[in-house]
Amino acid sequence: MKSDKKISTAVIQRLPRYYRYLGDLLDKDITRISSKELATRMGITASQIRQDLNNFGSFGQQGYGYNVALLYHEIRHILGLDKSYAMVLIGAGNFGQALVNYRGFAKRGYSFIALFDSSSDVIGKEIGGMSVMDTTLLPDFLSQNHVDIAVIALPGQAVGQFIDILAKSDVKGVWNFSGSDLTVPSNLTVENVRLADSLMTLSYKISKDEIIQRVTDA
Amino acid sequence: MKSDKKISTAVIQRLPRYYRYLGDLLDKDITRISSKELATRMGITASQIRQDLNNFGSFGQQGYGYNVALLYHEIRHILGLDKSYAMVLIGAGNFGQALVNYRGFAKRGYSFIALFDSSSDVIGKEIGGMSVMDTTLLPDFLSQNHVDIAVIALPGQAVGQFIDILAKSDVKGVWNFSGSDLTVPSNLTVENVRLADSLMTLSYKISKDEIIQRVTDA
DNA sequence: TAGATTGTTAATCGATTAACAATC
DNA sequence: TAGATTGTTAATCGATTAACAATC
Repeated sequence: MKSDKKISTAVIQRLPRYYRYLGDLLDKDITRISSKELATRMGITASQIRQDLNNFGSFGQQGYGYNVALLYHEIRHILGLDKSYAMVLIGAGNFGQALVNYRGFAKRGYSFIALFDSSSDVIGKEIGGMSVMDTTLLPDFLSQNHVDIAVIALPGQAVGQFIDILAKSDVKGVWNFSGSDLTVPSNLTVENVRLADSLMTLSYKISKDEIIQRVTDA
Repeated sequence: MKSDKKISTAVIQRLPRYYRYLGDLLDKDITRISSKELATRMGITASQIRQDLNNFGSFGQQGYGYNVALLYHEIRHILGLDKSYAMVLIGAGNFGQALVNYRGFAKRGYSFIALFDSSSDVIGKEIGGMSVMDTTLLPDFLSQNHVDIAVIALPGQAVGQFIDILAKSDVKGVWNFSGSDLTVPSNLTVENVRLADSLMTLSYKISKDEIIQRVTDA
């Protein structure tokens, strides 16, 4: 890491995309790539790529470009993907179950080690080889097991109580699927996934397009 | 709508959040709100709220502020939420099934009218009162039914073929859950949901926090 | 060496914030 | 009217793009 200067969220959010493209290049046995060529493939500017990467270090070589494997592993490291993460699921409804059953996360080092729900409908149910536990057991579980990330897949409202419990444990990250805004103490980091917002953004764009089309047609 | 000037994505992505907060205010029977008060609640600046809204019109009143119900309905309209949308699901795995079973979307006017999958494991299965159809039936279905949005919940790769089919129909929007970047013709609009990217962003922040903590501890 | 391409500084562009006249 | 708060213009800040010297 270059220095302690704050990296903007814009940059951070582009890192997974670089990582994905570099992974694809690796799969195609492409060993070197210039910022210009990568920029073309990604539909961004070469300047942006070089600026983004130089937040973290100098990974290229003048006159040559970047070594794909090297850069891939650097970004992998920057993103913290060379570690593994233990996760618990809070809210084992349809959505939570889908997350547990999705193999892609485990492949990247994220593994669910326990599932919790408050509803007797799902407590005791087997999902992904685990039995769903009562949320009343969560504090005990967290005190006896190391957990890095809590995945909250509850529909809205009653999320606050769990934040209190998590804040008292060694959980560091919360992946929040409950549409509401979570305020968390400073020892927790939240990443929000707002599916409803995303869908509304899509309908905005669709409605807008229709208007433009109408104007263009006229 | 004020004029045809391009609205930045930054603004568009804040609209659902305004909508959510205004909905909460309505539920609490709060009838008026100033940009300052709303800004405090949302943790942003009053200037930003006023600038954002003025992209679309003048909805407030000097010395008074904004009428909550009025502004709520204006944003609802801007987002296109006063219309209803017919959706089809392509990829009825765990994840797709969870989306179909989630009641929140229907509540906002988004309804699945058909489900498709290529795997004989799920074709014919009943989900949310619908029977999953073979994807080979998709072109016919689209030519005989009006569909606004296609929700793609396939794991990666084989998405391209469906884009071709959708582009030939009257589908306008694609809500894309397949981690890969979709290139679509101009008559389609894509909204990408990249869950894996979101999780990687979270682990970046967690790893970063640990480093800071270490530095602070020292 | 000559050509290519980086790392980095400088210029531009756009988005956010501040300020304030207009006005309810 | 006096106070409050908008709509909007101007100032600031930050992010993106362009340019180029350094160097492989």
